Amino acid sequence: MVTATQARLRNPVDCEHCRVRDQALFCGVRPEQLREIARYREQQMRLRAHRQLFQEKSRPLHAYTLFQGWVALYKTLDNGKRQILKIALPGDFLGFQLGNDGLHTHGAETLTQATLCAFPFDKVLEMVSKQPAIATRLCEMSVRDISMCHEHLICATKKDAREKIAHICLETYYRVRRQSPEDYDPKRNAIFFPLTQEYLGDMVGLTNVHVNRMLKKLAADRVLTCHNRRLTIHNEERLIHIAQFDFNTLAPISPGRNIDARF
Amino acid sequence: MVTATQARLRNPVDCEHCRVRDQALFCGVRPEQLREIARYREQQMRLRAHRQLFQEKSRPLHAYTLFQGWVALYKTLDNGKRQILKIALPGDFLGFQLGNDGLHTHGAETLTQATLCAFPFDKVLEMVSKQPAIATRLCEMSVRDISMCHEHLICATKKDAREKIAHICLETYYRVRRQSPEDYDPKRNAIFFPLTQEYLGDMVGLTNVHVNRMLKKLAADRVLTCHNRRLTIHNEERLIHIAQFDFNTLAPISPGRNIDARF
DNA sequence: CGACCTTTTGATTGGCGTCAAAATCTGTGG
DNA sequence: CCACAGATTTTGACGCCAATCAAAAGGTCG
Repeated sequence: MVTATQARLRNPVDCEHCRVRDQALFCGVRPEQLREIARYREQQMRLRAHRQLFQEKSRPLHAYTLFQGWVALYKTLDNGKRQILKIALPGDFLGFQLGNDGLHTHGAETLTQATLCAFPFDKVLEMVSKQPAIATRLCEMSVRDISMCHEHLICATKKDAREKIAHICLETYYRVRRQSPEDYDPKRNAIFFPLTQEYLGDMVGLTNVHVNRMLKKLAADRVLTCHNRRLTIHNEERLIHIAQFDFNTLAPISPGRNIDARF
Repeated sequence: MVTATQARLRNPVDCEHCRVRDQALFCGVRPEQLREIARYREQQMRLRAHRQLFQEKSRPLHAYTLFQGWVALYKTLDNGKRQILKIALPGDFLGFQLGNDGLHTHGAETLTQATLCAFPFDKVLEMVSKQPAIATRLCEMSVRDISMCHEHLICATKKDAREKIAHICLETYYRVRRQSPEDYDPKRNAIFFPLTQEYLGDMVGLTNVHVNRMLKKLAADRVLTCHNRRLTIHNEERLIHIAQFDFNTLAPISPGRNIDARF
């Protein structure tokens, strides 16, 4: 179990040069403010796959901007079942959400090797209260998270197994295209996809067994295939239809840029 | 169908005298700023029960602070099914969440008579960008909403029907105690409860028929009764256990006040 | 190569949805 | 105050989707 503080330190890099800044917390912040933010930043860190970034109910030492890699946010129940709350991709801001006890409401584990920028928690609060642009941006990102969570709630309660699988595959596909271009292969309509069937099940409330059956069915129908940590979309229109996908509530969009709502 | 603009106007009241300010957007904002906020406020309005405050996919003219009454936020699917995203109670801020198309992602309808304060949407944006305290507060409220939504997601996917009903009844009970004291009867451990079994089903993904069966079972077990727009908790400890309730992710807490996490 | 994780397939079970109908509650107007 | 329509609650019978249990096959990594 490797925690944030045990992760090896790296040379800090300027946030303004971060390639994910368009979707990140500090996008839209002016250069002179960025310099000030840089002073808040403590360290850039790198974690291997399948490590804990922070534990459920642990005291929040840092909040993080994810630069590269996949991170799963999850919560475990008393009965041992686990719910994936969000798959964090490059540009996402992690660990800011606390419960009434001041501890993390959920845990975070890396699904791949990941690079993050850590901010001491109290400095994040300071940053937010002193820099309106950051508060506004964080607000925007939170509102987007709510939309995505609402969509997951609908997915979980109002759709059958096949539609659920279709939905999360398609959503993840679009999010990766926007937030992690290096994981996207435009020629094949494919993305790198490190989620096991067990994880997929924990995202939408199905057993790994039933996830497998649905993936088989979608493959048999020539809609998508999911093999070897690779998700390939064969019939996007059909998939959109099956998933009843709503493009208006997709992942965060960088403000000021007018982007096709689908990407 | 009565919309915001058709609602009859009332004499504005000062937000700083609003009795729900402890949980509301403007709590923690200093008096001189409140005066400025008051200038942004357009109107106080009152709606009867079962009216649309705003429609799904409509253009957002206002955002609202709910002063009094219950409002359901919902989203309808292509197949006609409906998901309740949140039951808004006094102090909640509504209508701020937009999709990529700039339109409301969900609809809002009153469950009871309701009193609201309407802010022109563009002025809300102005307010947020100019007043760091408000941006921070909105951020805080959004993060709380995410927590609650996460909890609903867990409830929907990882709990059986009885646990689901137990969960939403208990959560609503606590939220009403904090946000709408006049709907709370401490002597009987009871609250005013305008939700029909159909609404309960739409909140957690059950049919009204099955909701009814579970309510019957919980009543037979002497845990709670739900009759005549009144929810009574008979065995709180047992209910907490059944629902596997997590007090850390409960409704917004007013900052600066140190409150028992349970209320 | 061997241990472990992940995927795959089949048989069986059960919880919740669906359909239907009766009972009860609520509000409205005569 | 009563009559009536519509909404909501209640109960029963039946069917199906997904969970559960079990086991084999394939992949991955030390």
